[in-house]
Amino acid sequence: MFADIILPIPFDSFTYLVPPSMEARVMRGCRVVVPLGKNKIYTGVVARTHDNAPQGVEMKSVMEVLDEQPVVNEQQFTFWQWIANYYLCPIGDVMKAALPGAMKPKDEAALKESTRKRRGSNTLFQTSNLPSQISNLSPAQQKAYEEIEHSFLTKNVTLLHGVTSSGKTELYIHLISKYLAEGKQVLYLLPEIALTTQITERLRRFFGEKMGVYHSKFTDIQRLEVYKRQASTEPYQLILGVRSSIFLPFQNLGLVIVDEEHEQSYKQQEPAPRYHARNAGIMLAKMFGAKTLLGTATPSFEVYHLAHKGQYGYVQLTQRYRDMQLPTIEVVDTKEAKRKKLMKGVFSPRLIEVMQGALERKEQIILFQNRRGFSSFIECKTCGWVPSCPHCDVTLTLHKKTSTLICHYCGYTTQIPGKCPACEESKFTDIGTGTEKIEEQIQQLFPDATTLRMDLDTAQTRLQAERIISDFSVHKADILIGTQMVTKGLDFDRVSVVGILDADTMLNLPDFRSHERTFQTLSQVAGRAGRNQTSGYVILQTRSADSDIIRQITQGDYWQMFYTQMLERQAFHYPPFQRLIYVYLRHKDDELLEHLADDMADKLRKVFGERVLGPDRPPVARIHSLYIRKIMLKIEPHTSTDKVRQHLIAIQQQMLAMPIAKNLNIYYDVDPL
DNA sequence: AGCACGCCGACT
DNA sequence: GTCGGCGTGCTC
Repeated sequence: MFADIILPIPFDSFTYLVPPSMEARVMRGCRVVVPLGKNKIYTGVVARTHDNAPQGVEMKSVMEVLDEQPVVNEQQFTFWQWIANYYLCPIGDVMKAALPGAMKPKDEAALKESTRKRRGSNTLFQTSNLPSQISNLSPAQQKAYEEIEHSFLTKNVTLLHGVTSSGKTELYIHLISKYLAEGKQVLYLLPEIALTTQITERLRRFFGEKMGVYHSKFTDIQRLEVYKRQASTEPYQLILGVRSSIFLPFQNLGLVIVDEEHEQSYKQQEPAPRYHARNAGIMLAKMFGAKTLLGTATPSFEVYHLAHKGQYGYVQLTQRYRDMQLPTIEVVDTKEAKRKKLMKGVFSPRLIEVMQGALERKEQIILFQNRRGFSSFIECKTCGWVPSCPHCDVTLTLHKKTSTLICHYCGYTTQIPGKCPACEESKFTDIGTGTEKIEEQIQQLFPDATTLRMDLDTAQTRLQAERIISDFSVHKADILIGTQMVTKGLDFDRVSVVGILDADTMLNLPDFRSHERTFQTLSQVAGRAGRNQTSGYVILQTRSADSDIIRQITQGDYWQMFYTQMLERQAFHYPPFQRLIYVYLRHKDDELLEHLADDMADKLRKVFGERVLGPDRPPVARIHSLYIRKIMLKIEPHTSTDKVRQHLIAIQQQMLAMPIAKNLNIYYDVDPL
């Protein structure tokens, strides 16, 4: 007997000989220990047993069977295969993402002794004394709830489009209760950053020990606990988890909730499988005949488009909780202010005035700067030399705290040089509107105000970030300066003013989604102002004050923004009108790579014709000493994914069969962000 | 992805 | 004269 084994390495499967003594125990879905290569040992999962000896390879034997019962069920296998096919990666990559690291036997020995430790997170929780009879929904919420139920009668997926603070979570809680009462399981997906203790505790109050939490920052052991529990006869009925929790075993899934559906972090970027947890979650639900609810205040175009076409259900929630006012957004034209030389650093006179007022009233302020404005670097004062990474085509980022320069792609770290290698002078200047600089300016403008900043230096770990958030929420500082980090579903009662320092850097990114994203981000940021009784005020600084997109943002006019952008998307054949697949080629020799990429693009054009664009050098054209080329493929949405995959794989094999392409690395990003 | 095998510099 | 750098090639 032979067994095809999936191993946690980027290949499909390997065939091993099953010793007669193990034949009864080597079952699909069980883990086995197998040798690989000269002297490596891996834990794999049995995908199939059969009696067709593969030709041309010398087989090795299964060493040990670890499970009496399968730990990967049929539904999971189907799901794994779907991910591998759709996202164009080997199934070994899927296994690596799907099974907690602790599924390896080495770690299993350590398992046993940590039984005490794990009780911290999931097993032990104080069933708090707070009331758990569910509060009533407001009339608006009740209406939306009924519409969702109604929509689920005919649609598998429904979009809940609810403005910030409209009480989506309340609604989810009611819906979850209903499914749990029917004996169904619920998967509640949240973006990494939004899965805070705030939301966990809130749900814990209602669902107590029926709920398991699955976070990527848990240890392998903790995640293994949840995994095992889900595979057991008494699984959690509700899982509150991040992206990777779609890989947990479910038995009778009835509902998948994807909160903040539009969040980019649902898409795994690196490493493979580059899956989208929202879309994969919809597929997972489909496999169970379950329903999916997508919640957001600012839908992604992909989802809104389908809802608009009627493929997804659509439910709106326009009323804010307790009739809170939406914050007023005031646009400040910095081009004008700059021309009149009225800007004090990044602050316009109007922003200063509004901040002053808030500080006098003892209210808090959030200043938002998008990520790009944050990364700072150094430059030689004399010749303009800028230190860059020796392995990647990027500028090194300055970390002042440690006086180091760090590459954000490969982690290369070096000290600030004593003298410039180009001109031997030793004076450097810091470039970039770093948060520190903003902080300095605040100290000059408002000497009595206290500040907190959230950036690469101050929030390197999750713990540090949470600390800043909690400090700010108890008013240990008047002003919080930060990136997107500060915007995610955090409720600060006393924030009355939000300052968006520069909307333009976001809008001008060379990316067809920049308007959609800016709208989403700035709406989120604006929503931080005036969460409680205080009314909110948002100052939006921009140099393009009279542009359509700025008007759409200030008026919160999602539909107009969507409509305008969709015309462009259609004209230029971008999603959601076309599906994108990026084909990446990597090689250490730039010249050879150029040649190979041209060759592959030609081969692709023979099949896909004008749908092939490139190859192009991506913005960061070298990472880890490997040069990169990107070929873009634009596919009509209704093309058979299977056909496309078969062509791509065939061409890839042709490429890799060429002797000169020995060290060529090819991989894909399907539905890239 | 790992991890061994293989051909060129600074150490006893 | 060796130990070891990481370049490249393979894994049923």
